[in-house]
Amino acid sequence: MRILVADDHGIVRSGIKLLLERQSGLDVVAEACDGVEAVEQALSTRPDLCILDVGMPRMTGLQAAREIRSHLKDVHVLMLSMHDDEHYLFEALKAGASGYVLKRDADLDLVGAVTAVGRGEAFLTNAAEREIIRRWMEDGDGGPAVSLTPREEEVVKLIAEAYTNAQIAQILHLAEKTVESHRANVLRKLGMRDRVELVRYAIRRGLVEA
Amino acid sequence: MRILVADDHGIVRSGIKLLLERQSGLDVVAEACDGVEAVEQALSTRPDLCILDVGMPRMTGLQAAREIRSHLKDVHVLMLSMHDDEHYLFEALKAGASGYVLKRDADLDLVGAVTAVGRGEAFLTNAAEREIIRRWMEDGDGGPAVSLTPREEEVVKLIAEAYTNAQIAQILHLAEKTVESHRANVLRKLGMRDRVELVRYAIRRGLVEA
DNA sequence: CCTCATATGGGGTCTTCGCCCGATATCGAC
DNA sequence: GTCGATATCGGGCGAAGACCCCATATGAGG
Repeated sequence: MRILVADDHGIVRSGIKLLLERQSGLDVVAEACDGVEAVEQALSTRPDLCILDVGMPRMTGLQAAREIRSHLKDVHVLMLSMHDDEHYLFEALKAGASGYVLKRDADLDLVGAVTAVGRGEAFLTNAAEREIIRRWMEDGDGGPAVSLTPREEEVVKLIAEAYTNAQIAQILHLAEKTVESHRANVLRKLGMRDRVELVRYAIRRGLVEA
Repeated sequence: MRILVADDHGIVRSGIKLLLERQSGLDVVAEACDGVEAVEQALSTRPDLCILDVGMPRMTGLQAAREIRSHLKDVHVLMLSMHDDEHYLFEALKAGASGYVLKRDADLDLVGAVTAVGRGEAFLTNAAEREIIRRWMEDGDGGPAVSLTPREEEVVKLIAEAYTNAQIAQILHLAEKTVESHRANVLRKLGMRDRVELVRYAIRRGLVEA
């Protein structure tokens, strides 16, 4: 199988390359250190499989996947992610990826994922994610990212700005209980446990700055 | 040379390992996927060199470097960073690292860095950084803002990772009361009021990621 | 010696969180 | 039009966690 590897970290490219080339039948025929290069390389070398990092400069792996798949229908894409975040999982599948592997687990999963995707199967990092996928497919609404209501976002933002529930209630002219309700709903939606996790979520989402 | 590799991404560990072991005389004798494990492994296996990622869960590479260097004076530390950020460079050197390599360049630089550090030389990713270093050494003004003790930093990091005081106490083998003390001291030093503010501080300082 | 980092307590209050419950209002689907 | 889902709003209660002010003790280092 002829493979393209794209990641902005040289060490990761080398690691993947060495890992794959220990298997016979797997050949890394092109490397790229960002999405733009990945697309160029893919069009010129016509690999069977593209392994793309989600987070690359200039053009992300997601954008690159869309671009590549739109030109080369028979190319498989395996997405690599640093994040445990399933957000990118959905994005990756929408972008046409057949597989999704976390870098954390990549040393164990990668060869399996590559051969699975090579056989035309889908590969996801673990069973839990398959489950998420299944539910997502059933819904079909295409809402991968849990969406918060405007009110909920307001509350999250204020929480991340270190206001107490009481202060938030004052600011938004609500009962403290209502604020607690919104917070509880958000925690449930996002599968989080406390305000600390919410802060990091809010920063990630750009609701507040660090 | 006996080497310890610590990084939370399996693929990076594998890459480094494969890369180094192509050279004769370089042996990866231990791996760790976070700072706590790195310290434990370092103390038990006594490697000649520790290659530490700056951004790891539970305990960062910086904290681990301090910890390791305080116990094992003759161990060299080579710091790996994802960020182009020179902020961590200074922190790394203060923590006792002899070398600093960006993951982006790691496939090219790593072996050179390892042998350089093994010879007792310092290795920095590029000349520009040497220059920065020189100026930094000249300035020597030391602490610009409030500085936290190593212990306090550990606690802050864990708080920002959404651990409860009780969990932090377990992880660091302390009484919950002690954790509370450290947290309270940090809050006083920084003029903050609760953990939510600490999270943003920790993210700003690069102790954790959002 | 005195300071500072570290570690540990006792006492207490306040906030947060989980889980139960209810009420409107809107909106899209049947 | 009716039904169900969802958003918004409100409440009580209890447990757990976070936070505050106090004090103590050891050990390293200037």
